[in-house]
Amino acid sequence: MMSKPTNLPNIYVLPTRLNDSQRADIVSNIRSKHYTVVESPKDAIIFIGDVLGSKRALLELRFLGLNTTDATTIKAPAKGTKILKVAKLEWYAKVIVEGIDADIDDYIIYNGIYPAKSPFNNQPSNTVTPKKRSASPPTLAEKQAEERSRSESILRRAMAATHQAAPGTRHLRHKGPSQDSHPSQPFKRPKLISQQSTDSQEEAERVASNLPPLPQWVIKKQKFSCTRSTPADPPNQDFLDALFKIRLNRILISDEIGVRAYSTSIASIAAFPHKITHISQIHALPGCEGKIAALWYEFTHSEPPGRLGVLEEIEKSVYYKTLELFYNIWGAGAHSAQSFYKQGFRDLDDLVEHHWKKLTRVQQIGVKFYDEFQDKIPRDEVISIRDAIQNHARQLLPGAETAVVGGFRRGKELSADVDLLITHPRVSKSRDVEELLVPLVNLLEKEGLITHVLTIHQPSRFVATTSGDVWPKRSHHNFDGIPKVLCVWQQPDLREDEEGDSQMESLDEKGLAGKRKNPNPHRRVDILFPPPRCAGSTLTSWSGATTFERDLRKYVKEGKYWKFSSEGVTDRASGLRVPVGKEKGEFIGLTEGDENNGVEVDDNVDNRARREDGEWIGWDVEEKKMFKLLELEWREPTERCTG
DNA sequence: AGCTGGCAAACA
DNA sequence: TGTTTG
DNA sequence: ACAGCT
Repeated sequence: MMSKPTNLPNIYVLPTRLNDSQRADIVSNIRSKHYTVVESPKDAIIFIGDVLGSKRALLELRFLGLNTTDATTIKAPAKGTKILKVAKLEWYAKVIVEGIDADIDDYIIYNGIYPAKSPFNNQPSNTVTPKKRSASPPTLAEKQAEERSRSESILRRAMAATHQAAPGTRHLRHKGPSQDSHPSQPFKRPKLISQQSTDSQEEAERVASNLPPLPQWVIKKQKFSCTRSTPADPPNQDFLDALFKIRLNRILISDEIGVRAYSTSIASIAAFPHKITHISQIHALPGCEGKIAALWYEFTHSEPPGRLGVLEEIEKSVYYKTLELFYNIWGAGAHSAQSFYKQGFRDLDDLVEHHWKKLTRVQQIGVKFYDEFQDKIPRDEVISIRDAIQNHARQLLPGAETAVVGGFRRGKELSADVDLLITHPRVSKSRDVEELLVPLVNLLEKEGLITHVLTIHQPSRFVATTSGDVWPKRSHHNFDGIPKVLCVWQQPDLREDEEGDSQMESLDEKGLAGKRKNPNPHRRVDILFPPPRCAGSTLTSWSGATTFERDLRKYVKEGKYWKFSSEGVTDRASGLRVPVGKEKGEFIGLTEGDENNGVEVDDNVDNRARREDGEWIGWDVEEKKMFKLLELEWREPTERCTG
């Protein structure tokens, strides 16, 4: 029994990976079974195509000017909303070619809906109705977003068809000499900056000859940001700031591929040691191609310079502003931000009033301390927090050492949070370090320094050790992460008691007399507990900016077929741990020379060699061992600012 | 032209 | 399981 | 929808 053809809505066959005649065959075959196949994507509900996954499907629709979002990302798709479905070509093979009766729903890989018109218009009355807002912004913002992506896709096709020569998007705005694109032609990526004409080529050479020499990593197109120096204050900071904003926008709309692409470009430009004055310099950089070149051209040739059309769109959009607001809640990502927006919420008050019980525990904390978490932490406060934690840690584990990592270690004046490592120089203290986590958290909570525990990561404990081995053998399967706690911190209230009297009177709400409100801001603090053998790997893995760390892992994978992580290095082929120097020795933090000379680490912390800021020099020693093992030139943390 | 993109743990 | 975090 | 690799 065949399914009834009339059951299916209009079908459009996606041209993806099909040539014209293949596609025409498919269309006529489907029609021969009395299904309706339309030639305009706008008229279709079902799309059939050789498409791999939902992400790809979304983009294929976008190329056709259908700007949908994944319906499965929405909590309660309103009844009656138009849902575009993309089905695998396999459905065609089964049902049309083989004549097997199969439900098309089993072949759907993507359900797309248009971004909510206005959440207030199509919400049924049983859902919460947040307080009324000005009616215009959402629809307007949506329209802008949709219109932009539509015009972009038209623009792309126009460029592909006409081989536009002029650099920069402004010149590309008008369509080429009326050669309209062929609808069924597979999409071809346009050359944004194309070959120059003869006279401008001479011009280019003239300018190029006056440019500073390109650094080696550029000439060799070295793609790994961990093999080059990336300072915190790059010469092209202004252009980078623009790219950061575009990347944030890509994060907010969950365009993960775009995010990565911009991250590599950013890392490349951030490492370039000269002010970019010519577009050829962009093209020379690994990870930078036509798109970035076009942006740079627009950025430098705009009036006044430094403007980008895309950014001005983004910055005036209520939609993106709102997503950004929600995204900045600790514990909420892009997905949650979009979800909040779709439900009609527009600010934190909306969430508090209408969505509080639906927020996760950590999101509630994130909302509660929203403003305080946005505030940056000055270096002296970071050091003060470090000292407090270190002192408490040493009460429980004498001889413990700490190191501040993250942005602080890269030299930033202001930090978003505090990332702190705690270990012990004695390898025999491995267990004690890992088991310090819970007691230390308890102690700091008791002291009122940790006000909230966000999450506590306690990797699967030691398998009951039969041997007297210092650390247990773990296969790379249960080779778990470093124990850590992510928490909220508040510096103690050091005010004198007399000042308290006036405060007391205003604080009669809960009858908590005697407890003055601590005026110090709440801070995000992460404490990690690497066992001594992981000191170098954890330090390395928590000191670089994100792209530096990503490239480091890739570099190690490609160069050594090893796996690098904060827990150490493993050989991907054998699954065995690659030892860092003499890890079975009694002490870490000693140079080879020290060990040869029989030097030991003094149990008295006051006798240990320290850097100016009070950190034990053993940390750096361990990190250098790690770089050496990975055959990487060691770089100052301040040169790992890949953004 | 098509495929791939860093990674693992915790929570809901 | 998907989402978020470092 | 961006770039590198095969």
